[in-house]
Amino acid sequence: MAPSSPSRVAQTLREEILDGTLAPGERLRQEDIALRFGASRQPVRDALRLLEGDGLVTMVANAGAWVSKLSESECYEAYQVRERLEPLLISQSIPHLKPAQIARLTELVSEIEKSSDLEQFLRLDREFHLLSYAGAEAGMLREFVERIWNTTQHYRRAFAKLNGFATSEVTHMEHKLILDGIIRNDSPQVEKVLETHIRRTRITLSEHKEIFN
Amino acid sequence: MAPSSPSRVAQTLREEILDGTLAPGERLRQEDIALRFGASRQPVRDALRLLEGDGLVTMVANAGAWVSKLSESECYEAYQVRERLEPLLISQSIPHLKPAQIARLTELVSEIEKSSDLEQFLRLDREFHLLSYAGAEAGMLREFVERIWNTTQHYRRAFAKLNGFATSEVTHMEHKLILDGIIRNDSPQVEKVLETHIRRTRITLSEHKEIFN
DNA sequence: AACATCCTCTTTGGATACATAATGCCGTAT
DNA sequence: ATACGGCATTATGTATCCAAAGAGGATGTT
Repeated sequence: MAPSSPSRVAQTLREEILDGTLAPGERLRQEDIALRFGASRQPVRDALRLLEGDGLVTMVANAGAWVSKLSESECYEAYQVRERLEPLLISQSIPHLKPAQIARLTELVSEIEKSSDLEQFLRLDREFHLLSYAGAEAGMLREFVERIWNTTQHYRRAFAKLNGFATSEVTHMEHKLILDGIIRNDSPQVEKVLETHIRRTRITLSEHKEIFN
Repeated sequence: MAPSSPSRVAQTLREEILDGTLAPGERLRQEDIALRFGASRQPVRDALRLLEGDGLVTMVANAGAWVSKLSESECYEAYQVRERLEPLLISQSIPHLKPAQIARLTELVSEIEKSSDLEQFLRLDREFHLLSYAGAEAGMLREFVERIWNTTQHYRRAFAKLNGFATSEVTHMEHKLILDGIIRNDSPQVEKVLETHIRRTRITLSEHKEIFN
């Protein structure tokens, strides 16, 4: 049988949290997970600690582990941080993006525009932004940004659902401007548009506090 | 005997990493630590995972754990991130700082100026900056900033040592300007000065690559 | 009938013991 | 003399067992 290592368990759980199978606030019992993976509780504990480090799981001593929950103000803060970090990250990425990656980004912009179902949109939008950062060397900055994307994923989904999946035309415009700036190697433009892109989302999000009930 | 819980072990190790007792690159053997704390290896593993989440320890499967090491470019990046995050954090803190905290900040500015030994300077400077953020609610932003301070602590020490502990007059000026802005509730000024303060340090640091050998 | 208390059961925390993977050393062969 | 390979040692990974803390339910009392 598979020698299920902690990182393997963690990776599977991470994916389930991101795709919504496991909702924020949901309890994670060590024994259940251990049984599921055919392992003992020790590797599971390790996996949970790993996810705790990612901010995806909250552990309380002598109580248990839950999928992390964000309050409205925490989510707002997450977007404020994105606003400051992602322009920096993309400016470090742009000079090192390979032609194949830029081609894929171009594809993604039109795929996003044509996307019909919600999960597809979320997946493509995530791929677009994270791929646009792929040129930056892996470091603390990348780690922080990915962590924010992960911990806020559920709320992006909730927001999109609430909107009846009416993605605004402005969003697509901004994606095109970002792509345009990348192609022309115009970091300052991209930084500005990306900052606006995130700020607009933050403000829109803050008008839908009902997500956090 | 002390019911040494993982967070207790982690806290002690954290302090030892920060005060330089444990140097970057140093190996952390589970058995040794377990013996030292009179515990078994499981709580130690948990503690190491916690510190890994803090970025202070690097673990490799089937190999071991080491005190995290920063390359020159990673350290540079850390300061770029600080430059963007700390002004935001302090602006959220200023409106909620209590008079007693401001009084302590005032004390610290002059204590820093008068500080004679290196460890004292490091401690006071750290207290000044982190206390200036104490008004902000604990969240992701605070966590990120504290993490950066922790992972770069060793390199601040190395840098100060190299300089023969000649703290520049400019540093003290900047601290005074920050304090002045806090007292006058002038967030924009503080943000600007703090950004400059950090950028100046980043540039100075990048002129001493020998620290990273 | 309602509330408080105690008991039980569930779940997590920790320790010991065993399996497994990596490293370093030594011996041999080229 | 050097390089390669196998063996022994060491440290980490996992499983099982036991202890302790917390939650929920039942019972007794007011």
